[in-house]
Amino acid sequence: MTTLGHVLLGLLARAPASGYDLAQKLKGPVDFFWQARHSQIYPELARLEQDGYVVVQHVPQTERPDKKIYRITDAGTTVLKAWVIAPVEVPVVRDELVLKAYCLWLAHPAAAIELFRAHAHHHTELLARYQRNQGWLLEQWATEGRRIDSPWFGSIASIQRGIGYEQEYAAWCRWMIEQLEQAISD
Amino acid sequence: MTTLGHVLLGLLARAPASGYDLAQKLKGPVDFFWQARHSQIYPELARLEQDGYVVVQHVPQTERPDKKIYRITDAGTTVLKAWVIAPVEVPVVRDELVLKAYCLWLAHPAAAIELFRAHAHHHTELLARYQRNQGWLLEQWATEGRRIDSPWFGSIASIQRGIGYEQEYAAWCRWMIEQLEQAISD
DNA sequence: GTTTTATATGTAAGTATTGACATATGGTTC
DNA sequence: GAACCATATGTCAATACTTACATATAAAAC
Repeated sequence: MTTLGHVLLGLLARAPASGYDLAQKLKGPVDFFWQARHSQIYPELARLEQDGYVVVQHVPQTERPDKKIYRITDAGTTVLKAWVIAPVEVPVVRDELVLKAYCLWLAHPAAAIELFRAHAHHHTELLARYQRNQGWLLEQWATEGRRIDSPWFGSIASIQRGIGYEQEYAAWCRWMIEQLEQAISD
Repeated sequence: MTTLGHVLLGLLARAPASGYDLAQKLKGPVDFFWQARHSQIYPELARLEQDGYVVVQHVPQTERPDKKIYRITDAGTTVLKAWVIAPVEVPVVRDELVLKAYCLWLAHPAAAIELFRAHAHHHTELLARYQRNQGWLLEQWATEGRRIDSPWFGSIASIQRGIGYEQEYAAWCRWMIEQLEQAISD
């Protein structure tokens, strides 16, 4: 099973959904640390169905194109539960901006600074979005007595990482800008 | 040009090196945010040579297998300098551990906690390594009067990101462990 | 003496992901 | 009336990366 397969099972374990629904959730940074396009999602769903981890229900619609609702099966839940506690490798980080920072000694500081201003802005925006999301998630979780076996806890755990990540990334960008500004003024 | 091509040019802009040397630098987390295997590096070097961005010098050796030393050309330096200040997309983060955290509501806390202890350990170790490296790099940079056009600055900038990243990741793992411990004791 | 390790360079098959192509419905905007 | 957008599902080619295969030298470990 691919990681994307587990991503899809992880989402379907919370609620049934169509391929389109899943693609919407995975298309960008919402509350979650995985991204995928529909072109990868549809074939993966077909594989999950073949393997018996999900079942599909065809839903005809009149005002919109027909859709297919996917539901996780008992077999799917079993493999998902086993996978969650299985050891996992540390992900490889490949960040082109850090690579550019590594090569920054070749550039004019004034030309390079815009690069880091743009990324500082982006990560600050995303941080604010995650923080708003976190506030709402914490409220939802509280209504369920802050149980660790609630899906809300999973969302909070991942958004917590998103907040830390964006905070740190934005701080690094600001540090880079400082260094560059100092070099420009000298 | 691929990103790996720029990685290799970025390294060769500092000093000539063989494919093996480059593979050593890129094989794991040393001072840098890019990883690649020799199986990807050798073909990429051949492409860079074809494009005229590097030249190769065959060096026969008696006590070891012969090697090929690659040097960046003026054309290579030109494209590298242009690339450094060019805008770049925000990298997509795909982290299986965060995904597991998202699905953690499906697992027994006692079974899941080992996962986060292992990763907390790993990121703490890597952080210490980066911090030792940083101390040495800062000394080297100081001897050159902390010039921003020194390669040392590039190394420091990337290690700075590595330190922030590992610090934050380790902190998140510890937060996850806390949550899980609390759930176990309840 | 045999195995292992470091040096040194490659190829080939398979997987993961992206970007483009492809089609169809119905509502909204211009 | 035409163009565009959201919904909805798919395929295909290309790229990026990993894993395994493949070979050769010489020193060091056992």
